[in-house]
Amino acid sequence: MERYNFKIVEKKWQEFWDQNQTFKSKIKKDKKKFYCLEMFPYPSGNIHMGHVRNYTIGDVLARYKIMKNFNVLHPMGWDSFGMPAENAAKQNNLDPKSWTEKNISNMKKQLKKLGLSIDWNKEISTCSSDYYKHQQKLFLEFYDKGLVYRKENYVNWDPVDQTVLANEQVIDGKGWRSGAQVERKKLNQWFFNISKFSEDLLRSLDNLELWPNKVKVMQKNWIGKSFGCEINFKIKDNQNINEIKCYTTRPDTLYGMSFLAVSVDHPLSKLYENDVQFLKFKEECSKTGTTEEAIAQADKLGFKTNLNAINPLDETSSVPVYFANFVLMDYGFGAVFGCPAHDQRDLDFALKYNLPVKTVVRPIDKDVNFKVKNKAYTENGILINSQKLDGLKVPDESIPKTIKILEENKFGNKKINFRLKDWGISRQRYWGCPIPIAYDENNQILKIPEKQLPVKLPDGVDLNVQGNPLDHQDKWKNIEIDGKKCVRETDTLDTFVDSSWYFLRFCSSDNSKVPFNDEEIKYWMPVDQYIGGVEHAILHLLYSRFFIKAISYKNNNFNIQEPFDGLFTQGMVCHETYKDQKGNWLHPDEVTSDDGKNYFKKDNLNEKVIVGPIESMSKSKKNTIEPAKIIEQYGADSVRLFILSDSPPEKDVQWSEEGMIASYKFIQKLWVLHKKIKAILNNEIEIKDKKIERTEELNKFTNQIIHKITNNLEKFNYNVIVANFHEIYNYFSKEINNFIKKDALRENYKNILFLFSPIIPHFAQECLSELNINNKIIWPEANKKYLQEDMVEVVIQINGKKRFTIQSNTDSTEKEVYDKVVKEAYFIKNYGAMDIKKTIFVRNRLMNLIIL
RNA sequence: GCCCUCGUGGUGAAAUUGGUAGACACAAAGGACUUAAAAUCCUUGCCGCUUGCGGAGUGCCAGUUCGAGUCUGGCCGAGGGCACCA
Repeated sequence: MERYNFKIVEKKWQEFWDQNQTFKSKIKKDKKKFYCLEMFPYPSGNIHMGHVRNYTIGDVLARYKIMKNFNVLHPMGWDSFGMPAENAAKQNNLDPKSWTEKNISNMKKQLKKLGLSIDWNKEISTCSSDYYKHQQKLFLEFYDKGLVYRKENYVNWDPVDQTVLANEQVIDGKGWRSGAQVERKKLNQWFFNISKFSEDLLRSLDNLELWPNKVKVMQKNWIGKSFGCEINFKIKDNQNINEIKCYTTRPDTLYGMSFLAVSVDHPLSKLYENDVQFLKFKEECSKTGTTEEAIAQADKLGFKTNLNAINPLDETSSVPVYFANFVLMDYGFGAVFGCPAHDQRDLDFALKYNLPVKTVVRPIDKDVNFKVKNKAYTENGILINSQKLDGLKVPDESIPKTIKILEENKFGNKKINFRLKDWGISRQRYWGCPIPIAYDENNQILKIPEKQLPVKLPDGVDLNVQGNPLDHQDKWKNIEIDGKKCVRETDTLDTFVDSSWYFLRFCSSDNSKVPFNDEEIKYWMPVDQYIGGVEHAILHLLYSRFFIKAISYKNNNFNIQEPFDGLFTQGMVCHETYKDQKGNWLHPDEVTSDDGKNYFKKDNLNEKVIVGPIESMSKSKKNTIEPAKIIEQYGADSVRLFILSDSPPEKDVQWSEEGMIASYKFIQKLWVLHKKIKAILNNEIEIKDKKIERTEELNKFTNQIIHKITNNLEKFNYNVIVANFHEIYNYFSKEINNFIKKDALRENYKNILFLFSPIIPHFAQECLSELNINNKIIWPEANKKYLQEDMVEVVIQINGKKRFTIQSNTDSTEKEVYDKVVKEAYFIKNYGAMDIKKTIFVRNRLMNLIIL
């Protein structure tokens, strides 16, 4: 028998879909729409297994929805601006544009081989001026609405390369290329006013019912809404400074205050800018790192000033003022009061500098002599040692009451604070979207006028220069606006800006005049299902949400609340790691094993290979498998089947060669089965040992499996669907000789092939065409008649333990089951003489008999 | 340090959401076919005794319940997030 030749079949159907424009999308008002979107890839050169997984998951869904008669939009594009292109270009002395374009064409070819149901007419690339010209318009629109501004901000500055570094480019405080000690430097940067929408972004998370809770929690924490108050602390006897403003969520612990701490970047630091000791301290602080984790773990350091702050609730007492490394300037007011007994950081600090620890909250079950020693008490309780506040319940009574007192005495105000900071969008790099701004001779900001748009990136730029290459493009930089000499902004936009609205662009990708057309947006948006890696849980998703809010702001034509109705975050693809005896990473192709336990180097069979942990595939660990090769070897359907089979899509999956081969073999087995069914249907073979007519059972099996697979599709249980496919194979190959009525076999098998279609589309389509079933493939609906069995197995428990099962008519009553049970030989033998105290009956499921 | 998630056979995992734990596969062992191998198919799967049956059993310890992988509390372990890499 001929083997299944995936190479011919897959090519054939891919060409067929292409030529027939099978997946071309257009607005059809009479049909329900479904916008299925996977996160678009960065064109790094080749697709990797993560892409295969991501796009297979999306494709299964898109194909299913097409079969369910939805009007599906399933587009693809390229997130093609960014640092890797610039780095690759620098290293190999070529230009980012051609590097990127070459990668795109290569990856597009590879993606097409997966047989995805993508409408390639919608393809976009963010580095094309056809795309970013619209982005510049959006930027100016935001600017007009007051959502864009410029301010000074700290950056990681590499003094040797004269360039700004991303956090990941800073390794142990040094630049990744130059190795120079990185400095903190203040630079004028552009910002999107995302914090204006903090409340909105937080509140509308609650409406995103089809988002994983994990992602919503991360976003909630990121936005970080806190309820507290601002407090003005008077400074004792000082002519330079009268007061310091602090933000706190725990004003009720004021009586426990023993110091006041401010950030080294606080305006107060101006008073100490000539103090050598202070400058040394500031230098020390800059080494701590600014992440929350670093601050929480770091040693608490302080620099004592000669200032003293007065406690507003008790003006007879005052506490010393410190500069401290754990206070950040960009949160609150860059100043906090320290209450060591009830905040761990403050306690660490107080113990180090011998400051008093005054307990002001006691647990409910402890008395007023409760004292905090080495562990701060941050739970609920009762206020103590707080004069008139004593006895208040913490926090429900204590906080509002304290705020009220502070407000009445004009020492402070209730205040809601957000952790969310504005989004810095300036990047001092070449390969990004130019910011459509210029500065006149007085350094005044000018928008690039409409007729001078778009601002295109200059070609042929020398990247091997210090700092931002665009700074060196004098011809490009110096322009005239309305006859005035101006200089262009040379910063380009963060690539997160590019990906914050591409899903809108897909709706109108052929419209060169506007970024998107209201009518098309109205029809297609929001994205019904967005699929991608959980690594984008915060930034990309939050920024995209912000864009929707910002576009809607002061715009009545745009009425969308959220960009992504449903979100699915898939897990990573992992593989074992290998190292040689010297500790160098080895690629799976470089190692071999006979028993799957002991591995050796292929080029030196005497050298044992050290098998490391299973980790997500990465180039640096060399544990990658090239999808292009694997598809060439086993075919797209096999790869799609495997990548879905082993783990639920939201969890990490381990790549295994055995698993891949098993999927390949399974498709071959399905083909053998298919050939047999085809021969039966065409009367080409005579069934020898006809046994029992099983048509009703076949109908029942098919309809039940339709029901199961449909449910599993709806719930993203794609790994279970693969198991269901195996059930189908096992059932058919066992019973095939008993299906005597050919019409019924044909009808059931047709439906089975439809079920295969979203996951192994080439195979399914080939089989259908072999049976001359060329009409539209539609998702089969299970006939309810077959979903219920006539007989069910009922579990009989004695004292909660399973003892035996009985067959019973579906929906039998408790009495019917009971009567059957007491007639069972097993029951009579073992329990017949005992008293039944109680029976618990669950219809069609079990009966539990309680015997004492 | 703070927040979140997850712990089921040798392995990846199922389990109608409180009702037969281990579907479906991978690996392994034994067997069948074969001169032999490959391929294919069948059986086994933790502990006891002879088929059959019984027992333990979903990280650990308690609890709720007729009944817990599923719910509650505590502990142990693993992973992820905590500001400009996409």
